[in-house]
Amino acid sequence: MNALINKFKEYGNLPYEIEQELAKYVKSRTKQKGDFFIKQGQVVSSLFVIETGLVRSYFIRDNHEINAWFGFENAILGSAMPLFYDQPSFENIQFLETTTYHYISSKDLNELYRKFHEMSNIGRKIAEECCVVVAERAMSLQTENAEQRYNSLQIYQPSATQRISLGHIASYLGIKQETLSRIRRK
Amino acid sequence: MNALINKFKEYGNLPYEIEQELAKYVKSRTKQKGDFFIKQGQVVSSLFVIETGLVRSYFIRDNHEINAWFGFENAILGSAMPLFYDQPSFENIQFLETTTYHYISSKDLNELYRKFHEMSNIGRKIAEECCVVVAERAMSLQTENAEQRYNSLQIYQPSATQRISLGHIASYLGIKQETLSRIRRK
DNA sequence: CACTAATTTTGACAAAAGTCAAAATCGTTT
DNA sequence: AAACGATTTTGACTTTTGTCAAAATTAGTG
Repeated sequence: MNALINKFKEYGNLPYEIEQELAKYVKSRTKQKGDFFIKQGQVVSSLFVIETGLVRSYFIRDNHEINAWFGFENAILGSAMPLFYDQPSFENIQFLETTTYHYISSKDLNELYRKFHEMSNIGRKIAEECCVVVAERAMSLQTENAEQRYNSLQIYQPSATQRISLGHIASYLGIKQETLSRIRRK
Repeated sequence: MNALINKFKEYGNLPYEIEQELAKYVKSRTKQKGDFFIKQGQVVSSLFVIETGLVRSYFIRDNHEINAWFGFENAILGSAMPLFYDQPSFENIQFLETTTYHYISSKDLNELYRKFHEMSNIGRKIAEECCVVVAERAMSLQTENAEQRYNSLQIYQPSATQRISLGHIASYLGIKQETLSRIRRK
């Protein structure tokens, strides 16, 4: 079964009829390391689920790339939330490994939200969960020092430190790569 | 009209019949400075809108109070998101000024989400907007230094620096109050 | 295997933010 | 106006993190 549809089912009841309807709009792709899911300035937003692979979201600030989040297998991820804004994306989403994923455009998704009450409920729960995840990240950045944030990352996303380069992780933690290198040395 | 219902209407179409139904569950209160909307450990979550007044959300870490956010007039605010979790709150929500607000319990709200497709859509949009707001806060904490964060606060919540004590603002910015005092001196 | 490019580490130093204690200021209440 | 408590500011010093340049390591490619 499709990983995106499975993911949706985790959030609420999805009658077979609606699942079939959803399936019509879900597309799948495999992309190579370095390819982009979305580039800054584009006006396509989507929800996607990774089957295998790894992705990062980053934005540019003062001519530097800043990593906003990493996406692993089975995570439900979005570009340019809230999906209905339809404004040019300020973020870039790039694959760090060869990645197979399933996605649905926000246009189609909003259509399904409009048509099916169950879909709207699922969309709400996904967004509510997103709030919690992002709020925890903000809390970590607000209250923890560099070393504590790195330790938290190792606990909550242990594969991150294996699969992602030191520079990318440092950027995500809001520190310089030299600092992260020194934290690791300990 | 009720500030909470008005707020809901900003997010989507709300037929009169459903508005009437919603109105049955919305309660209003006025509380004094220092009172609590919710205390850590309680299992009541709600959505609320402030008519007049000011509120802060904080949690405890290493025996210190850490401010997570401030709520001003007309903002839509939630305790213990996602509302349906029904787990004990880890946050405290306390009024910093005499505050009049309107609220609905997550129990009642979820009932309305279940009953009315329009309500579910509005709830989803509220949660999606929440994601964006929290993500911007995380970005600020990740990329800006103390002085830049303080300047951002002055731009996006100008009344905060007027109405909230230095110690509370420092905690929200993730710095010590001595540091904020020195930033202000400049 | 050798060469190149990218990534990581190291060192010396600078800047930012924290710590602790004390003094100054502000707001309220008598 | 005096006195009290809470809040804010200041000073001296420490710790954390950043900066810059160079060296070391690793990964990929012919």
